[in-house]
Amino acid sequence: MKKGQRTKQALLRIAYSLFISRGYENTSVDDIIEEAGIAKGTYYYHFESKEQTLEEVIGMMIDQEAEAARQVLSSGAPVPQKIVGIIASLRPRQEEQPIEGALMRPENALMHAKIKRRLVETVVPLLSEVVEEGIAQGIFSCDNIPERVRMLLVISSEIFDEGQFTQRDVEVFIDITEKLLGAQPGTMDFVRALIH
Amino acid sequence: MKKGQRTKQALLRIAYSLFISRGYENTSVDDIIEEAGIAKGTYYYHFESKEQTLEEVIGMMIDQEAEAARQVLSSGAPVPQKIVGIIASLRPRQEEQPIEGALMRPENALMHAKIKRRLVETVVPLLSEVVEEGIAQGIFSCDNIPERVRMLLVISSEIFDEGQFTQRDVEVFIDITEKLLGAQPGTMDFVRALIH
Amino acid sequence: MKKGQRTKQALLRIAYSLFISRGYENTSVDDIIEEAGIAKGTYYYHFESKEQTLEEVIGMMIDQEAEAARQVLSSGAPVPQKIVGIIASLRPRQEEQPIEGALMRPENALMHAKIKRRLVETVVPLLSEVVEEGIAQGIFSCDNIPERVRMLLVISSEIFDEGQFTQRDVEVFIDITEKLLGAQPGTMDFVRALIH
Amino acid sequence: MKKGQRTKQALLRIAYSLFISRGYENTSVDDIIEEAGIAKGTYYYHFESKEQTLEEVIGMMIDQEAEAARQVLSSGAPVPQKIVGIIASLRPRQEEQPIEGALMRPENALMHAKIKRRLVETVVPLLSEVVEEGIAQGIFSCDNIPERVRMLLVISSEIFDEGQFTQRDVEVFIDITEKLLGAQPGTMDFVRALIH
DNA sequence: GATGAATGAGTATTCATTCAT
DNA sequence: GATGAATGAATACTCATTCAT
Repeated sequence: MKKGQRTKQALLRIAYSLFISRGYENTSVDDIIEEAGIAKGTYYYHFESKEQTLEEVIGMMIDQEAEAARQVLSSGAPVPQKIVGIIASLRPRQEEQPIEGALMRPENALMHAKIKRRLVETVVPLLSEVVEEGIAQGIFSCDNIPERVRMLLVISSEIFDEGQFTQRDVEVFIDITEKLLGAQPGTMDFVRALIH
Repeated sequence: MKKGQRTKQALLRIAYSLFISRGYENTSVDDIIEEAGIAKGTYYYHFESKEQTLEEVIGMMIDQEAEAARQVLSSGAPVPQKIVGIIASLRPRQEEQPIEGALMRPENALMHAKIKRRLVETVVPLLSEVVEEGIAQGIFSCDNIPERVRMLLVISSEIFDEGQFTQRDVEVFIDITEKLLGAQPGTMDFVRALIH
Repeated sequence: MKKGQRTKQALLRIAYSLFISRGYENTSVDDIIEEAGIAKGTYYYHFESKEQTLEEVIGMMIDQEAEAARQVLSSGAPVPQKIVGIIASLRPRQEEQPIEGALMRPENALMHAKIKRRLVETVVPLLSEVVEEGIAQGIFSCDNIPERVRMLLVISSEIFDEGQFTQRDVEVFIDITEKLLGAQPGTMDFVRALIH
Repeated sequence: MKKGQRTKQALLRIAYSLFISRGYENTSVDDIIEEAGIAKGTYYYHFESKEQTLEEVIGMMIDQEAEAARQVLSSGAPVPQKIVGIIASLRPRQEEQPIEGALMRPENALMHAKIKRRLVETVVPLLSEVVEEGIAQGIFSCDNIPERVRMLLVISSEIFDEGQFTQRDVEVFIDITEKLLGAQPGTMDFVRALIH
């Protein structure tokens, strides 16, 4: 990797971290360059605009999460575990996530909305593939797979993204997932064990 | 209603309409006062700050939608129809909604997130009440009612808010609603007729 | 005159003086507000943009010069004197002209070009009127009056604007003016006396 | 011509074309190097600064126009035709002039002013020579030749540079040229035929 | 109740220039 | 001869908010 590319990667990581912790709108270009220890001109040498920086940051996140999802996909895990594994992989990576649930704060609404949109686009095909696999194995039974998968993503996001969910939320998640995909009751029981 | 109150109501409506059409962040106080034909001072006579204006605008919307939901609640309609009626009532009112799906645009992410949060708080108890009514009538059968109702709202929002849904989306909505509430298959079939 | 108007007039005068002495492009808005002792916001309360400030400054100058020209026009002076008087009136006013010939410096090219264009538009009709008067009195004899008057203005500007003209320049000016307007030789001799 | 010189000539032509079409101030060094397909460093290898580039561009133009004027001068044409031929040669060369009258646009005021100044310096001696020739031949009769020639240039520029002149302008040009140089009426009549 | 002139910290972006490779 | 990453001072403009009248 060349020098310029390293600088840009570093910038992206710094921008990401600031956007998450302060919100995109509350992070100024000055904040980013100060944190990165570079000059204004260097920032604009690498990015067209602040908005384009956001797009690149989001692209980087999506790539990471899609990569993690693809690893789960190609693992030898049972289909239900793959489903849950992919959903679980869709959280910003640990070290870079300053505060749990930061993305859900109102000042991150814009970023969150953009990420969610692109995440759905990216992950629905992957998850659909796993569901097909489950149907082939006789574990699931349903039609309109992409639509159902999208609903599954939305529900998961609602329940787990903020990091504040109850045991009752988990019960509903298990029930709804089984019914959404046409699985036998109990298929998703293993989820309970994953959480505490 | 006194004159001052009328001015304030008008201001709220104008602010609402601008926030929706341009986004909260892209609407300046100058935009609002120009549209309203009042002076800067007058605006700050009525509102503490721009942010508080947003809160009041949202409060106004929530009140309207809750009122609409309550009317459905107290109507004599059958329980499944009430459920759908309440969900359908949760759309910004006609005249004031310049463009279908405007609230879903990225520049409205903040407003949308705030509205969604308060809407869930407000509507979950109402919908839960209807579900209880359905259970008492033997139409529904489920536990963890508020959690399920919240999922129902999230799903509905995802499917219908943008105004861009397919027949397959509707089928999934019907299926998931029946299963989420433990209703007999076919209970929600009437939804199909509502949408063309 | 109201307070706001006074502020704006003062701003215009300050902007004018800075534009002339440093050039439009080399005068920053910060320079203007510092010189005026007002806040950035106050500047933008009065002016849409820096460019519009320039337009207003030019408008103010043109108005002043046109007013001076009109006074000469309505004076009882003989027609040839009126012609020269109007041309002489088209110089920026003394107190406000920091340096003789400042407008001709390269950094003022933009401003100078804009002023010249508008000045020609404004003054050609006035001067044409005087020439018509001269024709009626049998002093001048020519056709295509506006075109000739425009040439007269261009020539005067070239000779006198920089403040660096020779006796030979004056001789050529006298000769060309007489011939351009179809006057008897000697009609413009009085010009020699005006200069030294 | 060596390679480096060729590169520099190409750069000058590109800079010229951009300066003319966008204005000097609105053309960035980035614009130039992008158009030329070279790196920043290469630009600064060839030019000291952007301003010096402008000076060289102007120098190149002046050289071209002076060369064209000199060719007319040494042609065997009759003196009045030489005069007009030289004036006509003072237009930016065809292929490089994107839009007729571009140099007259406000954003080109600086460049135009610089060119005009140097053009007058360069061309007045050449034209004066032709006028002397005309006097020797008894075609013209006047004193203060350089001053008169300068006026002739200014008038020509005013009338023809923008490319928007009327038949009346041409009549005034013919009349004034004859009188300025002390030529017999009709001497310049051939000009009419040159323009349509 | 209402006005509107004044505020000033904040913001993204531009751009000529440098220099190590 | 040529590159391109890095610089940083400069700049125009925004906008929520205040307050004397």
